[in-house]
Amino acid sequence: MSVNFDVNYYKQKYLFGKSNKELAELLRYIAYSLELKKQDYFRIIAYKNAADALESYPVEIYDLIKNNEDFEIENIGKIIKQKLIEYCKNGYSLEIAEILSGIPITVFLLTKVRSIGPKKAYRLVETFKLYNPDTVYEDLLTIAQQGKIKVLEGFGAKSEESIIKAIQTYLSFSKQSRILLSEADKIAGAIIKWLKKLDSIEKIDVLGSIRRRYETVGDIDIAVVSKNNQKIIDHFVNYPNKVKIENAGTNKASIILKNNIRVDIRIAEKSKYGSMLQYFTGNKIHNINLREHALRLGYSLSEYGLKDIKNNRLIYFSDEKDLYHFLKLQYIPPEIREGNEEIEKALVNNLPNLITASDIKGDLHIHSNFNTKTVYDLGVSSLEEIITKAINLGYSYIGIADHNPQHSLSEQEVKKILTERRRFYDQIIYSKNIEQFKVFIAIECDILPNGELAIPHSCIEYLDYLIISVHSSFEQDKDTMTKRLVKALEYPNVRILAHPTGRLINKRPAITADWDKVLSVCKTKDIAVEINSNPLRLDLPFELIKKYKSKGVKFIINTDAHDCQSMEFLKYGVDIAKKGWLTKDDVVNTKSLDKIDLWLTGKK
DNA sequence: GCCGTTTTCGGCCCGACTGTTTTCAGTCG
Repeated sequence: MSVNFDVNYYKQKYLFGKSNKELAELLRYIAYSLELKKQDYFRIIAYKNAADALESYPVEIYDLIKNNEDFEIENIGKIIKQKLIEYCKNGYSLEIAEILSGIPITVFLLTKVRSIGPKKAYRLVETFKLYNPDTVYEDLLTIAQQGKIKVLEGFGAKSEESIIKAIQTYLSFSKQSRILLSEADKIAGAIIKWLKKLDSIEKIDVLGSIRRRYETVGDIDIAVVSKNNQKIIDHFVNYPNKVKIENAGTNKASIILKNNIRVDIRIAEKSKYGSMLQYFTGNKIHNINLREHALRLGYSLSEYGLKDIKNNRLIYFSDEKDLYHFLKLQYIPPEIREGNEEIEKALVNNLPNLITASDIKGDLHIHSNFNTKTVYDLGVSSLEEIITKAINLGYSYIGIADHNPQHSLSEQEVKKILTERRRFYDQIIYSKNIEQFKVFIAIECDILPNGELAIPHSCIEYLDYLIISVHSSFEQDKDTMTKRLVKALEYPNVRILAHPTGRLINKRPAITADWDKVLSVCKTKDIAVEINSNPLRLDLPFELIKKYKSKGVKFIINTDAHDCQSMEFLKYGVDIAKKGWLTKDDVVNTKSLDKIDLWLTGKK
């Protein structure tokens, strides 16, 4: 007896949550099911497209549906939308159940394994009666290891071997999520250095999510132009940190590193390098949109170039910019190739002039090693060290924002700490004799669970400005959290709302709040919303940055550095700002010293 | 099933790789 699609079972074990990601997975299962039932090919594509669109949609539609709010997502039409609404509201959809009926759950689970698609999965499940969802991977692994797959028609020794490897990889991979962008940068940098040992490398670039500066990275792709392809491939697969060579052909190869990261290398001819860069930078939706745009102009886009459909002639691009220009588009920087509206805007020459790292004039959220008797970690660098670093980075100003003294201290004790700190710092600043450079003295203050600030009201005047942020009670419901944030923003001298969502990528989810409300208060009070550059935070996330830029909210890019070295992370904040379509004018710490002084303190 | 300033009907993105075949199916990016 097979375990057929049973909504209750799914709800309990596999689709308990209704995040966009999980709903997208459900849509993919529908597509697989239709494929197995030999339904109309384009109907299958429609479900796959809908899944892609939903996965990258920035707002959780379950929340919208719950609140009876409407939503419009490209490639999700009336029919799929209705199914999603029904499924989210009732936890059940008869139509979905009907489409999935007759296909054992284990078929869908096996499609998560590389090299196994719906058809192979179905054959394996039915042949070996793999109906237990809890053990399906281990069961198939055992069967493969017993040599029972290679004797099936259409399979052979090699496919059996690849299934064994793929399941083993899946089982270890599934325990690990995507790595942080900063980690991916390090790994990619080391591999590029290794490859550059060969003098036959003419060009080399990272592709994919690293090139788009996306916050996390699944696998690492590298593009190369070379005088000797075979030499490159041989050298690449000999990379010291690899544990396995996944495949190695004449133009591409893949290795797996010790930490389970997959690295792909692709070699292009110099004349087609631009097309390769474009094609493998993605993201998927951007590429689909671009391909459709090309088709409208009579060209078919591939990784090799544009094929003129009329005369079947392929046009090459060694430079990626030429490819976009040929398609009558402004060059679209990789950071904003996320399938939003970049192609429409590029078509009418209306892309924003994105901010760059050199636009930043100062970092206003740095922790020093002065002991403010806080409950959190102090910074490790002294003010002298921080100033030296800031000047090396070309800044005109910094803001020291140590954590607030612990809440239990008396008003007098807090005043004493703040006064001593200012006196101590003034001496250092005076002795440094730095002209044209200013140190602002601030505090990063906790927003208490009730929305009050963890610093006595009377102490606020001892500071140049106040940064506020949530460091506790992250689990509050949306309404409570919203009121908490709004109340805190009403305090005097608050200039920055730091790491607004509180998320730690791969570790802690974002808080839930009504950002429309919270950020409109920021806008009204001219409070800057921080883009925290710490690679583990990258908070505000870029989807929200883009949304609230259009509503006129102002941002500030800070590092929240607790040591000098970390002040260099600012570039990650700039990357995320670019992904949020920000220009210099959207970001307050691009202002000159005079203007930032006025903005922070209100004093001329 | 989705979508529309050529279309409410009739289109819908493309090619490589792998393995098992001997002309192709399945999978992937």
